[in-house]
Amino acid sequence: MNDAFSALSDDSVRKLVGAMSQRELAGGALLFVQGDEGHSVFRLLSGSVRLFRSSPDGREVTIRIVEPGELFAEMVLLELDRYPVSAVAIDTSVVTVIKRDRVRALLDDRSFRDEFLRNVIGRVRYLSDQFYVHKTMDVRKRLLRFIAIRHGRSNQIDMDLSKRDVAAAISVRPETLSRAIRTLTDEGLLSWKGRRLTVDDSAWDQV
Amino acid sequence: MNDAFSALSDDSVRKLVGAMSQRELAGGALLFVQGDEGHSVFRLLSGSVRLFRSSPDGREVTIRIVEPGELFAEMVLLELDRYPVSAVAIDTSVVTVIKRDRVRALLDDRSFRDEFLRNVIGRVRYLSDQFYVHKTMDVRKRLLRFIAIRHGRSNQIDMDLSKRDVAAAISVRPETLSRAIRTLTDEGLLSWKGRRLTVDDSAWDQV
DNA sequence: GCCAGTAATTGACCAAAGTCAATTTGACGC
DNA sequence: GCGTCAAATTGACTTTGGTCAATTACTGGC
Repeated sequence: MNDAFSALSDDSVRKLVGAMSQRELAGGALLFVQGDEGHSVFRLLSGSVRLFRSSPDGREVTIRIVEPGELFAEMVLLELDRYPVSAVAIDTSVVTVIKRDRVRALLDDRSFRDEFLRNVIGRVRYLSDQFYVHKTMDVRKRLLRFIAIRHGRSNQIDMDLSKRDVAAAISVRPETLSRAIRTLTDEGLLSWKGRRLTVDDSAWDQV
Repeated sequence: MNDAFSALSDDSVRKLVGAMSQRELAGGALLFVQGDEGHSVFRLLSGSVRLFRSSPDGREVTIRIVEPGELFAEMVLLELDRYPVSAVAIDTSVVTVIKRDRVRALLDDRSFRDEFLRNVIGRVRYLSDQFYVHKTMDVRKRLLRFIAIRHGRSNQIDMDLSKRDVAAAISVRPETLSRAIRTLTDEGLLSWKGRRLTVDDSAWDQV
């Protein structure tokens, strides 16, 4: 989703062997929910995972879509040992489960630590960015930006997410996404048939 | 502004001696602007600093208000060496300037590193929180929440920020803040005369 | 091919906050 | 105390996206 969320190198990952286990999730399965005791950090191997927070009245705010190779739930390294978000698999997904204490220990290793820190700092950057983008760009732009970041600025894109999930990813209701797509289509910038997306080059100027 | 932004301990700070210099900023002075080459991390000693991003059309989005004791601009530890935000002193402020390389070196020290990491992870948590709050709460609630976090849930508060700055802090236009205050006043929950704020206990239930 | 159930779309309407312009208030220097 | 300039308020209006309800389109199972 973002360069800043770069995968850990194979080298770093290798160091984790022995403290890792693997888990497969069916699409729709919850990995953990907000408030659960958090003893592990995760790395997504395949599939995709959505992190979100639920409000008292049941609305969900998506914080991030995790892409393969990315780390998530690092906030669990703080002594507050509860997950502040929930994690749900969008498709069938495989995650590596890394015990919190093991990560702590590995932090002594300079290269691992640098990478880990880079990862977390990248997250700070991503979230500031997200905030800025949401205060600043309308739904059309956010949609184009999302596509650009996730799939690159190409003309033909194979979208693996449902519209429902894309809507969640850019924090709007499905109805609103529908209308945004309609507008872009009317402007000749976008066509979205099934999972096939066609984007006009000029669309990328907007974002 | 948030517990997660806890100050570095004196102990950790002491380790930095020798790589630190101090700088005083007049109210309104820019410490750095978005795009500047970033060679330092800062710690606010006194006063307050606003971090913001500017959009192409000149609007500013406040990312965070830094409180005394807090660290900021850690994103500069990434190899991308430009500040992604601008920093402006709200009042006369004093900051400690810490050379980036010095921080990198100190990361070998376990307790410093733990603290630093806790700091950065706390920032991730704060920003996710912020995002959630903005998607979820209206201006009235955000205002009350801001006051509660920054000054505690007391009845009598001495507000050191101008309304303009408070508006920026909760990401709304001054006009909108005015109206929110009006509503809360009409409901008998709040009174804001000069820098003196009086809040009714029942107001805190909302947030 | 048919049915059921979910996803997506559309329309009519609403609500929150932004915009712009006009005042009013307040603070500070002299 | 007076004048100036910035801060804050108010009003009228617009815009964006959410809400709710009604269809319509898809998909998977049989």
